[in-house]
Amino acid sequence: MHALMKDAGPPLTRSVEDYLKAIYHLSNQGGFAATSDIAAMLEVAPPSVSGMVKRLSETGLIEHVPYRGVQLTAQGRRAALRMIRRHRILELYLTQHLGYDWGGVHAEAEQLEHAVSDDLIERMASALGHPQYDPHGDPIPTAAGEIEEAELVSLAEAPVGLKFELRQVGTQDAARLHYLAEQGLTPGVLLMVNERQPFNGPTTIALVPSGDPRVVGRELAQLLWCREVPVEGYGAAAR
Amino acid sequence: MHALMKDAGPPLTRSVEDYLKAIYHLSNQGGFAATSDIAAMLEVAPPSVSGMVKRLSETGLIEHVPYRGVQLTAQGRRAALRMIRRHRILELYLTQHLGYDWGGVHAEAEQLEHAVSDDLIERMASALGHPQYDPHGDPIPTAAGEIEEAELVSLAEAPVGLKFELRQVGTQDAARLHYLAEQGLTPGVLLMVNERQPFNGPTTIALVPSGDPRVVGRELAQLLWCREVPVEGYGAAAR
DNA sequence: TCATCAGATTAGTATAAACTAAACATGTTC
DNA sequence: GAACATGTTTAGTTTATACTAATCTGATGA
Repeated sequence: MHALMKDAGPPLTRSVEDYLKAIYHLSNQGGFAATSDIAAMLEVAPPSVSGMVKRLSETGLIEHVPYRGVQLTAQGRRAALRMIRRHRILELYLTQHLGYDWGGVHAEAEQLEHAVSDDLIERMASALGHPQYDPHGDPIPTAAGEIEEAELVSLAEAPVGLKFELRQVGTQDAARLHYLAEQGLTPGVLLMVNERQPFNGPTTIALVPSGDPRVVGRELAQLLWCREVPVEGYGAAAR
Repeated sequence: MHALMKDAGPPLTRSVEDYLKAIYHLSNQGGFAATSDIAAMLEVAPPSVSGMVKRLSETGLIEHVPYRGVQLTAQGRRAALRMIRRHRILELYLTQHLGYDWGGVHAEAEQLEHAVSDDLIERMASALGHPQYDPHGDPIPTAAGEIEEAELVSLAEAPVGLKFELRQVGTQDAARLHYLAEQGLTPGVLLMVNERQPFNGPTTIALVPSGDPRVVGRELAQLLWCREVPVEGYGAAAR
């Protein structure tokens, strides 16, 4: 419950932590994260990113190929996963113990993730029963820095006739999150894919077990990442 | 249940919040806070304080009399009390809901007080049943910025048999201050009043938790301003 | 092949906050 | 009342992080 993550060097600043997290998210499938994408995600100007990238690669947290992009080193990835663990545990704790709703947690966790101690995070994890998934269904990295990489299909491509569990929602946009929550489309929900109209048309699904139908347009369907579950199998919504 | 505290202007930085809190504590009895005391409390060099003082008085948060010290304006006091409310609610929440002990809470709250939203603080206050006192027995300011001013009693009048925290020493005289420090009678210390001899005689006390006895003559006892604390209380932690 | 353009980088500036070294006030001591 | 000690302020520098404006690169299309 402690000391599993070894760091040398000075503690990272708030900005550095944000950059590493952004780079992690942007280079998720092993590729490079582009300067302009980092700038957009952090809402700063591209030259600010160039400057930070220079310092981070001097520190050994990222590798930079000029005009190509950046990648995390092992050390940078470790630091990024630590922040993601903090963020997700905070979101879960605020949701479960302090009555936050789905839309509001993100901003609060975004601030707190830089301020809480490792000790506090582990206390929260304990109070939550050492959870594996956050309220959005995203996996929580372990204190040792491991994360479950799930293979997920977006609802826009999920084959008709199969049963899925909704695992992740690929946006932080409050309006979309609220709408999806209203529709009952929150992580953990089970659904059958009943029909998909051609030419990028909407997907028609039925919630399980209620059978309530929903029609989801392509834009939203692409945000809903699902995992197939065996049809007779009982839906294991670990939470 | 919110929006009771109206602010204009840009949000305060972390440092500014720390300075205001320090000035509040140092000028508690309505006087001035000295540059060097602020520097000592925040562990920065005196010139850093001079620089910050200049900016804060330009912003209207404090008033500065050169070579004398600073005082909070109404606006500065409001901001300081907001931080103190946050700090004390956090300490109480961490203690009651996450198993923190006395030693650990302060540092954690010191970080978090700058990062939590007003919303989160009010949720914690709610979860705690809108408490009036923090784990040290200090009063928690209301969201509207009111605080119960603990009335201090001089040790010369403190009732025998009760427990007190030494809060202020009412002299600048170096010889007296030095003697008191030698005796371990510095602000923050806890003590039991054991006996008082008649005809303006000395007061006999015991330091808590060591139990070391001290006999304090009337002249000095009149300089030692104390606040009563509940007897079952925990150990001492100065703030 | 080369002109063009989007995106990336460099150059130079600003702000918050700290520091050290040096100059300046105030109050105490002889 | 002059000299000194103590504490305060000014001056000048540093670091982190952002910005705008200007320049450079690499890929694309005529």
